[in-house]
Amino acid sequence: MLKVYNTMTRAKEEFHPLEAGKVSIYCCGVTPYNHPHIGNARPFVTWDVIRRYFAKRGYEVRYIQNFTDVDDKIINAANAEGCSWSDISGRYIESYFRSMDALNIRRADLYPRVSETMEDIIRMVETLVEKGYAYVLENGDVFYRVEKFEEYGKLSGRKLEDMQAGARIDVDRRKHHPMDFALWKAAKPGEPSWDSPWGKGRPGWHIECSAMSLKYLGEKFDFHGGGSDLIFPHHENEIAQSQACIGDAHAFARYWLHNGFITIKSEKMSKSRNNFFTVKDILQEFPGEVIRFFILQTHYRSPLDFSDERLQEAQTSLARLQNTKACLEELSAKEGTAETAAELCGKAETLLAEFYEAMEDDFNTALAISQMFALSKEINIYYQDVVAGKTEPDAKHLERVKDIYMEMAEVTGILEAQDTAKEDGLADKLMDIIIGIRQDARKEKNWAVADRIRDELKTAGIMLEDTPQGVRWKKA
RNA sequence: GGCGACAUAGCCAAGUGGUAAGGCCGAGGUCUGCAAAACCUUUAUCCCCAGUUCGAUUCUGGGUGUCGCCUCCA
Repeated sequence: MLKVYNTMTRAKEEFHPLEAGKVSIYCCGVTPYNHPHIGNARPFVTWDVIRRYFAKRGYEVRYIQNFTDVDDKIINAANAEGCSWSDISGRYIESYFRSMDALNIRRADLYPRVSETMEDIIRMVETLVEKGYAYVLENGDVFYRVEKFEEYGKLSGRKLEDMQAGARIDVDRRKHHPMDFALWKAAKPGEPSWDSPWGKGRPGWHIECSAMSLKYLGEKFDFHGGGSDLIFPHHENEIAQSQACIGDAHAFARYWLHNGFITIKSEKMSKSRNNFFTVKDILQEFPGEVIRFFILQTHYRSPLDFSDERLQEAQTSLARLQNTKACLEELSAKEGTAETAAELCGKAETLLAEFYEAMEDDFNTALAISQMFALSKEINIYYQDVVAGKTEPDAKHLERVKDIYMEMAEVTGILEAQDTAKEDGLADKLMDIIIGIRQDARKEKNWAVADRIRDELKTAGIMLEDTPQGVRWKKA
């Protein structure tokens, strides 16, 4: 029985899907105004494993993740560069996908964008105004009236009175309550805007996620997730908006899961603190798989301190699991009908059960991975015996052992990229050598050699191009 | 100020009311032409104090420390 820690109740709860055999997930995505840093990546790695777990357990998974592509920071970046907001969001959405692909994160079923959900957002704001949960100011700003929503604060566990006491001094005087928040912002000069019943403007931050999750997952769905910095105000406000709009205090997400932060020297990594490392940059030094493994070695709710040493360590650890995978592949090539691996197979079955037990305890990937190490050791021992000729191979049982090991790898997503990464890494190195030799030849105007290298690579299926930026190559 | 989380070996990190998984590093060993990998052996009384209990690292209270949210933030 799967148990998950629900931020709403502050307790581990048994998970019962809304609809048998199906699970629906909404995970807050990014605001694409910069390359994603590793802290941004944590929730996506976490949810990727969660959905892999559900898929492996036979659930039909629907996973939605948004892009907040209309936002102050994007507009500022566009103004600074003298381009349009969509140039900025387009560029960083592409960068986002490149980074996430490198981390072996499966694509969501849908990536709705604010700019493409405008009608639904406006309709939702209208409903909130009609129901008295929002008020319109003269200039066309629309605010949510937090006092009207009695349960405001139920997710983050704070009272409106406490928040009022702690509110900052420079509160917008036009608001009825300091905690009232913008649903719609009237257009300012030089900003992108959309037509609405309140004039030209754009949505506030929180309303988009309410509109998109309701549009694509319905009035009730299973999971809503994101970093724990989203609990307040973002998710609190989403609840206020959605439940008020639907008119049902039990509508919207049923389980709220929040991941801990990635820290640098124990302090939260964030763009505003300027202490972040982008996935893109880390990939220069470490394969995506190592980054992924590094993240999954710690339970998703715990803080996770980032450093080069930690990553180095993760790489060494992961190499152990990779080595076992290679051993399994070598063993697979051997034929044999002796029943020598029956015991190993039995252990593997037990470890697989324990692996899932760990996953079912609020997705304890740290513990689940330790079962992989346990299995890895058993396999290594058997492998040595076979290689040393002490044991006859046992193809039948080994097939099952390999399946079990790779099933664990599939759920955690950590050994899947190995082959291509290894090949590409080797190819990269070889190509660097070959290109280096060819460049030397070109310097000496030894065109015969240079052309021969290019032609023979072409025959081998590799296209080589000389560009002003340097030499480029790709597989044909 | 309000609310909350965490504190386990040299480092990282699971976990349980009945004396602590796993990984990295270190030491010794097996194997090996060398090296690497792998395997074996070895490394902790769980921040402090008080309480509950036959028994607490695990529960309760207090303290100390670190961090987070309350403003954009994964």
